[in-house]
Amino acid sequence: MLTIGKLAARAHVTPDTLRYYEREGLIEPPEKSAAGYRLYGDDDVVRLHFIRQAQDCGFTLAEIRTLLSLRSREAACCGEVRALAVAKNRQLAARIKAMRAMTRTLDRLIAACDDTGRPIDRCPILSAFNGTPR
Amino acid sequence: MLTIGKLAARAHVTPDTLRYYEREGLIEPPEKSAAGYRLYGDDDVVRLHFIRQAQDCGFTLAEIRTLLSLRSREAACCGEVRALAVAKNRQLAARIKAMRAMTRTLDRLIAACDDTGRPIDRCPILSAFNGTPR
DNA sequence: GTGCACCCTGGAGCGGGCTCCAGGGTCAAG
DNA sequence: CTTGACCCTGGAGCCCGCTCCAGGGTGCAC
Repeated sequence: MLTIGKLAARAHVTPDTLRYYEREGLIEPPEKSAAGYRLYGDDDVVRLHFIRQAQDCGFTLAEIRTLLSLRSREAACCGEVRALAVAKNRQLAARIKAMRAMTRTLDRLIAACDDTGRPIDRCPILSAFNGTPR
Repeated sequence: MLTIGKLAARAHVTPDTLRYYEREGLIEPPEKSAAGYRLYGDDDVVRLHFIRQAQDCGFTLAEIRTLLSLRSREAACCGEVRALAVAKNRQLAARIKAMRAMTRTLDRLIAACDDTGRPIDRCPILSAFNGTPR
């Protein structure tokens, strides 16, 4: 049996985060001691690890809640999980694409602005930002 | 002279956004009519275009405020702007790298989970999320 | 028996970029 | 002269994932 601080240390999060996850329905309210202390078991360590891994794949806490509910629903099938993963991957791809467009623009501007001593009113970067509205 | 609604339409934003920008110091409080209506000039259209372009390069409004202040400071030199662009580019690169790691992981999991009819307790994706804590 | 680290609850705050609301005033067309 | 579209201010709310706080109780070592 782990108190919240011990579990938090094991999961590399803070007790505040665990109480937050509980409020958000990501972890079950655990058994409590006579004094009202939360007492966790080893399966909670696993569950927190699951949450972390899913976060590392870009899932939001709301999405992770869905994944967790699928996991504990007998009738669920693997395809539902897969579909969520595919959707997330598409979302990530779109965001990466947008960010790559930004870096390409910046690369171009930085290259144009090689002479660092130029006065500000002739800075190619600032002129580009002012440039003609589409 | 443009009222806030006209300027907003021209800049493809809402009046609320313009008032927000004013509060945040991104645009100057404009001249006001007798009735207290904001009256903008053409330079405000340019300034808003600048803000939009900078946003499209990934700069936050706070950073854009800095860019704008550099732009209107005589003593500023082009190198300061360039440094901000380089820093932003590095930040973007780091974020892209993190997101690419996510998509690679998801690609792997999705590939492992080809049989969509599998019962949930043998889903390779969920097992991976449960998998051994590092 | 006292000090200190831990635990509890409830609620607020943050960053970022808006968005929306109430409760008013103003302007122009018909 | 009325209607409807616009404008004003101030402040609250939203999403997301925490983080921190006040004001209390508990557990254990010295």
